[in-house]
Amino acid sequence: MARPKTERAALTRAKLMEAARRLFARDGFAGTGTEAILAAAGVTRGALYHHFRDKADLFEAVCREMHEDAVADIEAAVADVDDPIAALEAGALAWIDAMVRPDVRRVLAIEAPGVLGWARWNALDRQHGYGLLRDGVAAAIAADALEAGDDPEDLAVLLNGAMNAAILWAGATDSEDRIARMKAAVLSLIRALRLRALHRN
Amino acid sequence: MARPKTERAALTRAKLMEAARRLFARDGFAGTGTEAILAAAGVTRGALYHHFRDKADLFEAVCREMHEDAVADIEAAVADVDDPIAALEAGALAWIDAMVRPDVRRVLAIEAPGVLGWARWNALDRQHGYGLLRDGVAAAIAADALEAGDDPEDLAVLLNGAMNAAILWAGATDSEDRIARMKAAVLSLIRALRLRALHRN
DNA sequence: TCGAAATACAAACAGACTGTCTGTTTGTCA
DNA sequence: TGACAAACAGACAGTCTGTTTGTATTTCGA
Repeated sequence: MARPKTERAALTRAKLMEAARRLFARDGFAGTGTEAILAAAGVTRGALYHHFRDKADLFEAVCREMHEDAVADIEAAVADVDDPIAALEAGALAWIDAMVRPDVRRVLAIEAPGVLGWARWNALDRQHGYGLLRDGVAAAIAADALEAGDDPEDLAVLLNGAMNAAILWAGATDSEDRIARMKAAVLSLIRALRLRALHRN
Repeated sequence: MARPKTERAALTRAKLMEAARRLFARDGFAGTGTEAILAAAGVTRGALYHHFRDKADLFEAVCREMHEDAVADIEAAVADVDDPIAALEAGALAWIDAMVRPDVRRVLAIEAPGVLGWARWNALDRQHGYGLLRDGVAAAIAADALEAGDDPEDLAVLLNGAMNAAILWAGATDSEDRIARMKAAVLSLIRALRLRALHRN
């Protein structure tokens, strides 16, 4: 086998990630045995524990991948939007589209906090979706377009939570209508916060 | 032992619940073995599986108990408040106080969705905290004091999510200051929604 | 270029944990 | 008072995770 070692290792790792992503999304963390992942990936236990510290570490890698996918979508959506409020709205809609997908919703929104614990889950979120949201909120506040409390983080936390609930609720049924309604509600929430700032002047 | 049978059974059940509540809150669902619960409760495996279908069923019973405690606190806080907005605000603050407690936060906000699955978790929430919030929002909308979309449920979902994020964030450190700031942020969010409604007239 | 060390896996194994199953005690009620 | 059912006790089996030992391949320094 003249294949470079790193390339083969990367392939094995990718196969494990792909199988894990699919199975965790379908059966959850506790409901997915490592043997099922190994069978789906076509490797053995040795490979799994060579690339990942434990099952939770593999789960975290899947979470990170999902986060990165979502971030890419969101950044694409706000790339050429200048107005900070418009960017916030476009980003929120892109975030909802990315997170409402059944696999992402299940893994990131439902399972991840319990599996990783809040601290690890939050650290991951801050590096991805929440980080974008907080920056977007801070930019809007800096442009005097959004109501500011003592700290933009306080508002970002609330908006993040509201959107998280929105995708959980919207994704409970596969009704496109409910997704649209929750998107409208989120936009309405952002606009309410914006009007407050305008009102103050 | 001349004790009535039902009384003894209720005592056994209560001991299991108390032990489970404490251990689940400290070590999480996966981190708590049934043997640890049995040892702490001073009963054996037979008792556990007589009163509960499985470990998750015991966990759900603990969740229900915590929910009921929170509902009692919230109802006490809004009992003699007439104005719907004031009731919403008082209820929100009481909800935060009840949920930010480390054990409740860990079990209900972090672990429960993953352990019970979203459907069971949501069904439980609807019978307790979320149900109160939705009714409060509906009352405020009916009194023309709050911005209404198509359905009060849409707004209630977002507020519920925002408050959930607030207690997760506020409870991450045991800083009283951060709790106070998140309470203020939640009140500010409610007021923003109220102002929007006033503005419309 | 050759051997040694490291990488990347394979496969067996041990410990832990959950749920079941059988057996026993103890009230209850006809 | 004796049958019956509830309320447990304790052993047991199956499953699952992580470790450990072993092996092939590759890379790299001498």
